[in-house]
Amino acid sequence: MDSTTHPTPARLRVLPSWVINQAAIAANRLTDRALAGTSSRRQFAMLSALDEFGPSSQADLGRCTGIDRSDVVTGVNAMVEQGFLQQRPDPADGRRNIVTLTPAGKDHLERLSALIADAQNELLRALSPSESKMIVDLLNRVLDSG
Amino acid sequence: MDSTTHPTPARLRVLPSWVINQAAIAANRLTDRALAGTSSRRQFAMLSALDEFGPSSQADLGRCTGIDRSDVVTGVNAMVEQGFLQQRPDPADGRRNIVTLTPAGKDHLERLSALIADAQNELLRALSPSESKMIVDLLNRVLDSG
DNA sequence: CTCATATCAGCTGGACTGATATGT
DNA sequence: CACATATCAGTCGAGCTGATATGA
Repeated sequence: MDSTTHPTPARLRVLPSWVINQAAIAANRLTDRALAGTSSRRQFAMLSALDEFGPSSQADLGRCTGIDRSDVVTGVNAMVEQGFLQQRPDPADGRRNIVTLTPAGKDHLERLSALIADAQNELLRALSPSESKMIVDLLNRVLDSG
Repeated sequence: MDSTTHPTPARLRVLPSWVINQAAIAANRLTDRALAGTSSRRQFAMLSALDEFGPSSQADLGRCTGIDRSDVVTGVNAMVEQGFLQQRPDPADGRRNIVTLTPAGKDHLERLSALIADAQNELLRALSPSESKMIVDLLNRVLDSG
């Protein structure tokens, strides 16, 4: 192998799972840097879900964001402590902890969204807007089929 | 939120980094299950690279597969012990460990390729072949730009 | 001296599992 | 009884960093 260049093997370049995984590593690296010191990707996902769907049980929050039930607990607790979320038991179902987005949480979400937007532009700078959209659409179909 | 359904929030569904990350989780889960008990994704990547480019230093192996230098060591050692790889110092450059694919390693790679192929089909079953190719092409362009 | 290579030790967040308690 | 929820404890691989030794 040429020691000055280091191309990715063609076999891996055509292997969807590998390419997707490598892209995720790059994407996560960018978003983690963009969010550094403010929050985590998972907290952003939970804030987004609560903003869109309103108060929710922690189990539903986990399902719609794809975050494990166990990790939802940690994230919610952290954000409750920061004042971004409020927690109260569901009067109709005592098992459930209803989680609500506070105004401070909403503000925080807006700040995070701006930071993340920059990372997206950097990640996809080689693609046209329609190509970016196509990636997202195709991958969403993959996710829906799973 | 409806407790019987749990749709993905729209904000996340249009966020490339999130969609890519979720797809990677799904893809890795499938490939890990397909390879369970035989090998790891990273070992497959290293075998593929060696098969395609021939003997290589461990540093180059890491670069072309995107695997960290430190993790290449562990993977190579494991596969040497299994008889899939051979290690010898580069006579031209004493710093380098030239890694070579053995016949047993080549056989192993073929077995893994078959297992992985099934996982790919399952992952991409919602897409046409041309759509699958398009995802791979677009993501490769993203990776090349980074 | 510099630079690259190979190795080792260890950190860290993320995905996940199992067990438990509680409520429906 | 089963089932779902919330929580806790802990496992495990992956990505990464820093230090070290060695050779070019």
